[in-house]
Amino acid sequence: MLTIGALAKKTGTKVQTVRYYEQIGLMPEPGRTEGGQRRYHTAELDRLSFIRHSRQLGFTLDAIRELLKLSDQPDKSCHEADEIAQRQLNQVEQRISRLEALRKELKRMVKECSGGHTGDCRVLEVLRDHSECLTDHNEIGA
Amino acid sequence: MLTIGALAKKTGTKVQTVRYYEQIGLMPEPGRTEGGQRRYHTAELDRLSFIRHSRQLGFTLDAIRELLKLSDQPDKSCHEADEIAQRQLNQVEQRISRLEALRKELKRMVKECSGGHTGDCRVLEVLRDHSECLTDHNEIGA
DNA sequence: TCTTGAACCTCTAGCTGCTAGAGCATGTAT
DNA sequence: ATACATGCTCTAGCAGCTAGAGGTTCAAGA
Repeated sequence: MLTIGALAKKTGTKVQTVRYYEQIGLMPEPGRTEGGQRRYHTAELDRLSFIRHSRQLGFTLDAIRELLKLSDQPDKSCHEADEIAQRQLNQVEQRISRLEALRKELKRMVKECSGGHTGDCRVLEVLRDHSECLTDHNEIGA
Repeated sequence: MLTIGALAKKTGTKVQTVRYYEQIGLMPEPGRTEGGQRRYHTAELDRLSFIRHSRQLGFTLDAIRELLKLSDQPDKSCHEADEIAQRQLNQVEQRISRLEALRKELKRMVKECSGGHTGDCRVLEVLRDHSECLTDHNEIGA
């Protein structure tokens, strides 16, 4: 029987976050003591570990909800889980290439800066005029 | 004299976003018609372009605030602007390496999945047990 | 058994950076 | 004069938490 604090600690989660997961239905409502405090079993620890690990891998809470559901039906085809992971992989790859374009642009900006006055700072100049950019970077909406 | 709609269009911004920037003090309060509609000059167009371009490069609104301030003082040393850009570059690089660790892990997960039932799906298995991971990925807080 | 104090409880509000919608006013073209 | 696209303000919502106020419970030590 774990308190919420112990559960949080074991999974590297904040106590508030655990309650938040319960609130949005990602974690089940646990049993309570007579005084009204939450007490957790190992099953809930496993579930939270799953959630946290999935978050670390960048899955959204909605995706995690799906994955948890699938995980509870061991006889179902693995196809859906696979697809969710594949989708996540694609997104990660997209974000990487966007960030790489950014990196390139930022590197160039910083490198070209002469270290003089802001009046002729390359950094500010580039920001002022997109046409000076080489790549089609776009982090907004990434 | 541009309407807010024209300004938004020219900079690839949504009208609401322009008003939002004004609200948080990133854009100045523009002149108004007798009826109370905003009208913009070229200076404001330039400023919004600067903001948008900086956003595309991933700068936070706070960083942009700084950059704009510096940009208004052409005699000041370029050092600070440089530093902000360098910081942004570092962040981008950190994010890239985190995402690359993720990609690796996700790729492995997807590849190892046999396509059978969820009961022995590698994807779900890996999510259940972090110790199966090779890398120290962590997207949370990235 | 009593007392302390850390950990728990609920509830509300805030973070970033927008975005959407309701309900109404303005501006411009015909 | 009229239509209607665009403008206005205000409020609320998105993800995924996080922090704080103000109060209660639990477990360990005296």
